[in-house]
Order: sequence, then structure tokens, then C-alpha cells
Amino acid sequence: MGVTENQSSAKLTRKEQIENTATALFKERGFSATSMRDLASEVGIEAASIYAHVRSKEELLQSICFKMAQEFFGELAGIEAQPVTFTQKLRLIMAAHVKLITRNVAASAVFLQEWRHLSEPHLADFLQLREKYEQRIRTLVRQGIEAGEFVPTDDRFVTRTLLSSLNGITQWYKLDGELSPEAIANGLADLFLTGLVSHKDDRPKYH
Amino acid sequence: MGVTENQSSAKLTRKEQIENTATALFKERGFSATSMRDLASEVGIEAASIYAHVRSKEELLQSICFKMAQEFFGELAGIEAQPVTFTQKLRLIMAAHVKLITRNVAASAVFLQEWRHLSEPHLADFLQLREKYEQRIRTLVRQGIEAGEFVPTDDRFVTRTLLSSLNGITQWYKLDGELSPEAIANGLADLFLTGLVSHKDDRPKYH
DNA sequence: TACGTAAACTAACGTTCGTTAGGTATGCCA
DNA sequence: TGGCATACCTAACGAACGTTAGTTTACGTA
Repeated sequence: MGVTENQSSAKLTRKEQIENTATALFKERGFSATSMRDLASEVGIEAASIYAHVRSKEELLQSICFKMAQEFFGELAGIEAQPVTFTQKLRLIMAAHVKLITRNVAASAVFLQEWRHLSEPHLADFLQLREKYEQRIRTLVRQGIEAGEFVPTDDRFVTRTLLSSLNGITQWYKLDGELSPEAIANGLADLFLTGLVSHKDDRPKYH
Repeated sequence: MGVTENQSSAKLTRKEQIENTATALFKERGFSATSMRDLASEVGIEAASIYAHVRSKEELLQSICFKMAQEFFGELAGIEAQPVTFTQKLRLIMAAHVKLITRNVAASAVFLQEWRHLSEPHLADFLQLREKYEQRIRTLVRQGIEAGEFVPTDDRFVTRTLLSSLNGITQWYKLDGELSPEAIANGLADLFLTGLVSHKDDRPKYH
């Protein structure tokens, strides 16, 4: 039946139920392909009744996008200031990013994919936030390069690749999956920092 | 069927114009948020006139998705059979993937993001193709691990991460950008194979 | 018991959607 | 020259859209 498992719906307000269900539907079908009647039917009420709790369809999207943006920024601030190597900072950021995404896969997916349906001026605000987030990670990468910790590469390109991998998690992560968020974070960090190629001095021989 | 079948690549048929414009709009606004009237207006005709060239809106999406799927599979076959190391095979696949994406960013983006709006049975067919593609890359990764070329890791996870990075290119690549497809392919391969951390024996010290 | 409020309902609004029907101008070929 | 196909047009269909208005129901409190 339901797209959402509002397991303890007794504890949730109607508004929260609506928001959670909207998040799940927006992720699954996309914002534009989700109608207020779809949403209402999933919640178990009529479409018109939604407007007792929410001003508009787009307000739901705004709420999801900006709430997630705020969460992502929150993680960042605590990490940048720590007195550790850039390698370790990058590990911490990856771990925080993964934790946030896996804790709320649907909201993250909406945040990452459906923001383009925001109308102005929210769209411009949102894009500015995104740009700032990427910039701050890019700065860390650049500093790591300048410090000699990282191989000299294009910091913008590395950052984008890193973020693609992190954000791609929303597309395959399942709560009942075999990989824990911690395992994912470590796997990602190892992959990006030390690479896939085996570094034994004797390289693999083919026979 | 007329004598004047269009062979020239310079001049596009109306149908091709419609398909190209649809691809661009589907990427930019998403399939659901793009109306036939939007598409028609962009092409410079009336919405109803589109149906002289195309059966339905969804046929446009099907055409884009399955054409791209076919192209991706085409690249794969030639690489798997080559008598080179798995490392080199992975490099070749990454290069081919990047080339394909950068050659047609919009179609790739639609292929990667809008497929969920396909209706059955096309959706099931499409998902099967996607699954097969991932599986074949995963097999290469696993073989590389078994051969000792790659560090022992979760091949499924590594493949997903790799594909996320590759597919993420559609989100930031611009034709007039500073990075060439070749540079992107090499950068990606280096990053995934040898990692970000500098491997000089004297590691940077922090105090 | 009466009242106020919140949250649901039914009905409907104006708009937009994908798509079809039917007509018209243009150009090729018998 | 006449006939026919192509490619466009206008008009309109029924359905679905987001949203509003007005009404009913359920319930805690005076």
C-alpha cells in the first residue's frame, strides 16, 4: 500500500505525515509527476484537506530542499575547524555526508534532484547555497594539494567527482542493505584517497 | 517514402529537430514538466503538428532512452574482449563512457534521470538493460580483484561509485568548459585507480 | 449542554494537459 | 493539369491539475 512507512504515525502530526509522504513520493516519481491527489490518497485524506496544513505544493518542496541544505552546512562547519590533516578532514566530511544521506535517503534525493522545480526567488537562493557548499569542499581539496598531502590535480574536478559519488548513494542505498553507513563512508574514503590499484611492490603478473 | 530522403547531416529533418529539442527540454526541465506545447513552441510549430512526426510524448522518451542504452552497450563489447590488464580495461571503459556522455550530454542526462517516466513494458526492459550494464562492469572489477590487480573491496560498491562519478558528468559538463573529454577520462581513471593521496615516501607532517 | 476550533469533507473554479479531428497550403509526379 | 502526399494549421475533446469556497464532523473545554 503505502510508499512511506510511517511506522509510528501515532506520534506524527498530520503535517509531518504529509511532509514525509510528499518526500517519499517526490523522490519516487519526481515533483512534477506527483499530484496533490496522489499525495492526499497516500496520506488517506482528500486533496483539498492538505491545504489545512500546507500552503502549497511548492512549499513542500521548499521545505525539503532548504531543510536538507541546512543540515549539510551544519555538518561542514564543525569539521573545517578541526586541527587535523586535510586527508582526515576529507574523511570526516565524507562520513558526515554519508551519514546524513543514509539517515534520510528520500529527502536527500529530492534535495539533489528536484530543486530545479523551485520557483524564484527560492531557486536562486538554493543554487547559491549549493555553490557555496561545493566551494568549501573544493577549498579543502585545494589546501590538501598545496600542503602536498594530495596529488596535484584539478580541485574543481576532484570535488565534483567526489560529490557525484556521495550523492549517487541516494540512488542505490536501501535501509535493509548489506552495507552500513560507516562501511560506505570508509569504502568511499579508501577508494578516493588510496585508489583501486593494489600497491604491493610486486605488481600483478599475468600468466 | 520519397526520393528526397535526408542524408545531409547539416540539415535536420523536422523529426530530428523535434527529437533534439525534446532531449534538451527533458534534460533541462524534466519529462513531466515539459509539455508538448513547450516543445512545439521551441521548435516553432503548433503542438498538434508534432503528431505528424511522432506518435506520442512518451515515444520521444523511449527513443532517447533506448538509443542511449544501445550506445553504451556498443562501447562495452569491444573493450571486454581485448587482451589487456583489467586496469587498462577499466581505463578504456571510463574513456568510452566519458566520450559518449560528453558527445551527447542532454540525451545522457535524460537516459540517466528520466527513465522512470517510461511506462510498462518499456520500463521493465530498460531496467533490465541497466542492470546488465552494471553487472558487466562489476564483473570486470571483480576479476581485477581476483587477479590481484585491485585492492580487495566490494565490487558492487566500487562499481556503483564509479558509475555515479561517470554519470555525474552530465550535471556539470559544458561544451565550452575548460576540461576536454580526454582530460576528464584520464583524471577520473587516475583518481579511481591511484587515489588522491600523494605517494611520496615522505608524507606531509602536521604539527 | 453549548460553544469554539480544528480538520476533514464535497463541489467546483479556471487552467493546462496530451491528443484527435478536420481543414488548408505546398510541391512532386503521372 | 490533376491528383496525391506531406506538413502544417485551428479547434476542440475529455481528463487531470493546483487550488478555493463553503460545509460538516469530532472533540476538548466552559
